[in-house]
Amino acid sequence: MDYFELYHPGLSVDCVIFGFHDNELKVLLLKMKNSKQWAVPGGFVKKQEDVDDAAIRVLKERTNIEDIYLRQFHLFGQKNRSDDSYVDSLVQDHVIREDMDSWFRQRFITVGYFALVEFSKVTPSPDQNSERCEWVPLTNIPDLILDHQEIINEALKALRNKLRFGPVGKNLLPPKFTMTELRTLYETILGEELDRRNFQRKMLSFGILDKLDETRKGGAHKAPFLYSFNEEKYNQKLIKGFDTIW
Amino acid sequence: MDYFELYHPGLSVDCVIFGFHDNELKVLLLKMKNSKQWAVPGGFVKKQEDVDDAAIRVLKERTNIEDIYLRQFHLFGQKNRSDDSYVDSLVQDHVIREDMDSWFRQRFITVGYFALVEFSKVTPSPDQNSERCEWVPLTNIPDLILDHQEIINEALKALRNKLRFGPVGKNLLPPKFTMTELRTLYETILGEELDRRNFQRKMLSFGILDKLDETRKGGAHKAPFLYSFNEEKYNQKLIKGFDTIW
DNA sequence: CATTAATATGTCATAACGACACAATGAAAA
DNA sequence: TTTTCATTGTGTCGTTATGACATATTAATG
Repeated sequence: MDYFELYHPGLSVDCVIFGFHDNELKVLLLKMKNSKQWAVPGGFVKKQEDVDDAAIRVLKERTNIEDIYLRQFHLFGQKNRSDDSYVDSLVQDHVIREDMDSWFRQRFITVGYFALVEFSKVTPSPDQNSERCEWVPLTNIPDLILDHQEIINEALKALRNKLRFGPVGKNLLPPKFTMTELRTLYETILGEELDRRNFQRKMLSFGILDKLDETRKGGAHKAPFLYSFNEEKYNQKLIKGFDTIW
Repeated sequence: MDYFELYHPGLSVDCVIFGFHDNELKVLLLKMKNSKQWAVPGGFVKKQEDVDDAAIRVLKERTNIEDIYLRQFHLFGQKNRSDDSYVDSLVQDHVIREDMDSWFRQRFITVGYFALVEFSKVTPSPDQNSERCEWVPLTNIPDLILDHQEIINEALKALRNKLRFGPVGKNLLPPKFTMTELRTLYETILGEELDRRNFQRKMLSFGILDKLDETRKGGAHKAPFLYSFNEEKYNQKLIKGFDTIW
């Protein structure tokens, strides 16, 4: 396999994959072979492949799911994103073959994507250069390679921005969920508490939720009603967004 | 000059430069040599240059101003953005030298930036491949090369999005301006009319304007007061943004 | 069956919003 | 000089949205 033949030079994609589980926002990370460092799932872009499609491919390979919410959020193009010492260690640790040395020593720019996935649907699988693929809580991110911490930070900013623009949740929650679960998702993404009662009033006013007749039994207390997103109205709000300031 | 030596392969930047004049939103465009088509100002990225710096450089070269508002808004990475027939015509029209043929026939991805500039400060100058550099009203965009129309469309979306997030205007208006001029700027960007009185109330409530003691005389009617942006408070709002929904 | 802890719903004072009325002003016309 | 007129400056008013908080309801527990 000749990287130079196959891939667009000096270009990669990285996918910050968000999931929501145990009331925590998590990202899918790769544990690098023979290293203590972790990485955001990424890959190269084939010469005859849309950049977006490369991101979709990476996502599919790491999670085994398709058709999920995926958006480009930033291009990371600093000249010193990588340096030779990083590639030195990759070669030393036998993470990459020596004949691929010159490919990895290129200057790379990378396109950041963030994905919102339903936690339970994901089957994590590592890639060539990693030994494990795991969900990691955002509150507990380990040491990451290169500028991957910054990539995650920017992805979170983009996600927060998306939250203020339109609805979020259909891609992160199971089909049926309680109002508390939805609110906790928002609280987790925003990093702040929201008033339970006012949240419900406002969320319902958007008209994107269907209140189901079921309740979630089995909890220790009063059984909360279940809700689901109204596909049609949810998608309308996705496009039009919430109240514009102007 | 050897492009392959100098520049990062398969990568360009394009800058959608917005200006506001005669109550119209305009973009700075280049008229291609020996062609009826126009283009958004762009350039390549030097091998040892941040992508952002390449955009700054392009901007400086076309407008002769620096330190202006410039933000990356999207990477255009479709595999068929360009095609051979386009390069054929470039060579035929002697826009590019024949020995540079192979450089231009690469697959290119391009990073879109949008800039907000004060119209009167700009001194437009064409580049190697163009014969003119002019302001063109957004309402009257001519035939553009490649996907440049889409690039402008996306830039406008990004600008509109910026408008709902925080203050806009310091970079597009002269230091002193009337409330009507500011409102017209907003109306032009949004493409809709805004109530004169409610706009003023809301804009003042942000606390980013200083009302000056001067009025703009010389108009045909009552002389309107002049305002300027309060640098400190404007910048605060730029970072924090306006009212969040949540 | 009472207790408990969480859910469901409502209230209330205040702020924000959209629509609109009317007075003030300064250049231009009479 | 006086009147006209378009535009600016400011205010009002009814409605809706918001934040803070009170109270009733309910499923599981002991």
